Amino acid sequence: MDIIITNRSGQPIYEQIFEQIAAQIATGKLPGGTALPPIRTIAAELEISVITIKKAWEELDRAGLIDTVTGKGCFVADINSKDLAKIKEELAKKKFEESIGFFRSLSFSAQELSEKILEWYE
Amino acid sequence: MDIIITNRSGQPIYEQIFEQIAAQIATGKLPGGTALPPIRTIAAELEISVITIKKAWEELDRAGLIDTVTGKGCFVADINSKDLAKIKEELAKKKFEESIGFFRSLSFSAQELSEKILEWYE
Amino acid sequence: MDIIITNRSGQPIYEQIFEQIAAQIATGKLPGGTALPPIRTIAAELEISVITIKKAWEELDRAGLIDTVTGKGCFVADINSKDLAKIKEELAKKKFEESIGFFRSLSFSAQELSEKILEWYE
Amino acid sequence: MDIIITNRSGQPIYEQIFEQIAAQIATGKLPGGTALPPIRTIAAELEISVITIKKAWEELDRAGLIDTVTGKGCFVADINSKDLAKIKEELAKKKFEESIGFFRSLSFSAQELSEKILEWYE
DNA sequence: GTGGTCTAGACCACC
DNA sequence: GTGGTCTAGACCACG
Repeated sequence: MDIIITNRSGQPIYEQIFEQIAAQIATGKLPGGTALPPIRTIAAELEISVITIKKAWEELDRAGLIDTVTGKGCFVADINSKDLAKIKEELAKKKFEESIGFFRSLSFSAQELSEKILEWYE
Repeated sequence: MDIIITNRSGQPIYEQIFEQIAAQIATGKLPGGTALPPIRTIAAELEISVITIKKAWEELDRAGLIDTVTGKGCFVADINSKDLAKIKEELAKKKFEESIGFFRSLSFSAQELSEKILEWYE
Repeated sequence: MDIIITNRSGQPIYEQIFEQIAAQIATGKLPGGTALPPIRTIAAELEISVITIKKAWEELDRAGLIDTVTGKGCFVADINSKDLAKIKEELAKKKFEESIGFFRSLSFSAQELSEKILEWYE
Repeated sequence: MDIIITNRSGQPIYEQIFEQIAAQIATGKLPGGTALPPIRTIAAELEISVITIKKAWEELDRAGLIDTVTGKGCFVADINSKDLAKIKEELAKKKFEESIGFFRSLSFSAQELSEKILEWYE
């Protein structure tokens, strides 16, 4: 399942899981239709509570990235590659918007910020 | 004092205050030496707890942006304009790094991300 | 058999099947006496568990819409067209009553709700 | 707080709570800015788990009906009366759409359904 | 076997 | 004091 949890970041565990699975789906690493392991299995593997996984799964479901079927399990949603690209962009945009206000109040121009990020990201 | 607090974002109030004051100092809007109003005054104006302001002030102090003089109040630190530019960049970089992991896991290239941000920021 | 199952709705599979077959009977699409295919056949076609079909069949039986003949299979009940109309109405009414409490607590008047539904349904 | 919980309906408790509070906000019974009692207090009063209330509150927050401020409490969102009417309609529409598929498969015409509902609702 | 809901109780960050 | 997160464990409905 390729999930790595860190306790240092201060970021809630369920959010870390959401982001990692969302990224794997959005980049096509987890193709549509894939059955995810039972939440209890994952919880045991990661040594965390079932509820924490569940919360992450709920967000994935709400985002339309997985389908939850009671009694059967959870499956990666079938999304065509065009929509997948859109979702990837949406996820990134949403994340970026968490910081956008601060950048604006620091009076960054779009050009300036874009260049700085090119530099920082590498 | 030009501080706007919102309850919608989920961001802690002290952090909202920190970011706004930090930005005003980093962009030169609040020049070095400026005396900040007493925390009680601000607390009353914004209708929030004194503790909250204090926490924001502590962070500003720790970041070297203000100097706290016991018994006299708090003053914007004297920083030459070159260092000010550096501080502005540091603040932005630190903020950006909160999201960097997610962008990487979404497999954005530096170029791609930079372009998208140019678009989103406008 | 004209059954379409979706994993998106969150509605139990057996309920989806019940509603679709019930509707086909109530509207006359499946006339009285029609033999329903063996549950194993349907289960295979829809790629779901036999138990699930069985549960749907039980509910149809309980609603008086089909007759189960041990060893022979299941048959659409013989209902005259007047009773059929009544059943159709009963099914709809029962479904509507699941939401009625919420509409009332939202203070909808009968007239208002009726008009809105005319609009939403189209 | 005017919340009534029933264990008969099969509807999850958190959903019952959500609908009741949402209705009170949408109809103006709980005006914007109202501070809701602490979730632990409500939980104690209703003799249910804090988490159950929390889940309801999360949905209210997501629906934009309340603002949650960590450390301060939860407040009814400030919504002008025009938007309030829109929200009321949206909530009802969403609820109605849970049944719409079944009505369609029963071949109800819009006119017919609308009339029946007028009758059933009274 | 699966997920869905609920409980009781803990610890933390924020105000 | 508030809400936010997480735990461990129970019971139920669905397949």
